[in-house]
Amino acid sequence: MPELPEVETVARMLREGALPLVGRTIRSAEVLWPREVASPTPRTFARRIAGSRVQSVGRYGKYLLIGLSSASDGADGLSLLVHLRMSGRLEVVSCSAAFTPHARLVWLLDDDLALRFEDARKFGRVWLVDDPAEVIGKLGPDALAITLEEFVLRLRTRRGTLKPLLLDQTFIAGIGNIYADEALHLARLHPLRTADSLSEDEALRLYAAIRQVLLEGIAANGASFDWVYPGGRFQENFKVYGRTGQRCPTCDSPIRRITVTQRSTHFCPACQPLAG
DNA sequence: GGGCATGTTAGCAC
DNA sequence: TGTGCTAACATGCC
Repeated sequence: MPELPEVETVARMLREGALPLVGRTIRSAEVLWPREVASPTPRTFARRIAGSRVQSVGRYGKYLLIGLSSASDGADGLSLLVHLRMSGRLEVVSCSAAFTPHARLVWLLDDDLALRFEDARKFGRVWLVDDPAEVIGKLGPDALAITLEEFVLRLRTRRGTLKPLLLDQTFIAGIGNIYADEALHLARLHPLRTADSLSEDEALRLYAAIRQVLLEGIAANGASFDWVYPGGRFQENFKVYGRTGQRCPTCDSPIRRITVTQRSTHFCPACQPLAG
């Protein structure tokens, strides 16, 4: 579940779902598709994680952060990071649950449970590190943690086009193609506007719109609209994303689709004028 | 079969 | 340095 609200939904499931991960002991790990283990080597990955206990499940941007402690000496510090990329799924299941064709990593837990990472497109990545900063250290502030003041300050250091800027995880972490389009529509800003062209009011609108669409996404358990994910309902609230040619809910104009830095981009030409 | 897909990165040019 | 373009990664759906 690729963007911030979908990743947050996974984190909550792993913390508070029917089969919580927190508190479980990881007995062993099996790597079925080695390329998805970014570091260390798959063999070292499996050896180091065996016997550890899950202390916490968190999220930063689109990354899941799973805090571990060593079962033998109680030492904290090891972190398992997971990025779902385009099609990754992470869930705790009974060991007897049938495997899907896309299982890439399996962690055997206590009580005959297993944590499974499934990923049709094989873009997902996992890391086992002493310090999460090794992986997420270059990211910008989390899109839901950043303050208005910080957002405006960062915006003032940039000149580029809004759409790719929102997708730049080193600028702000967590926004993807869907929520970028939805936030720009809510803020009434054309995706090709540039950061240095925004008035104070427009910057404030953008900040508020980002928060609103992300929080609404989380409240709906994220979005799910192709064969990959079940569960979320936010796709029912899309105003522009994937609605090319359909009516803008605000003004009834037809939604347009353009391509911006290789990503499909949806907007309402009436609500989001480029000039004026 | 071509086009498309919720993401990221490397290499390159200006 | 910032910005942006292209290709690549791998698979599946329509």
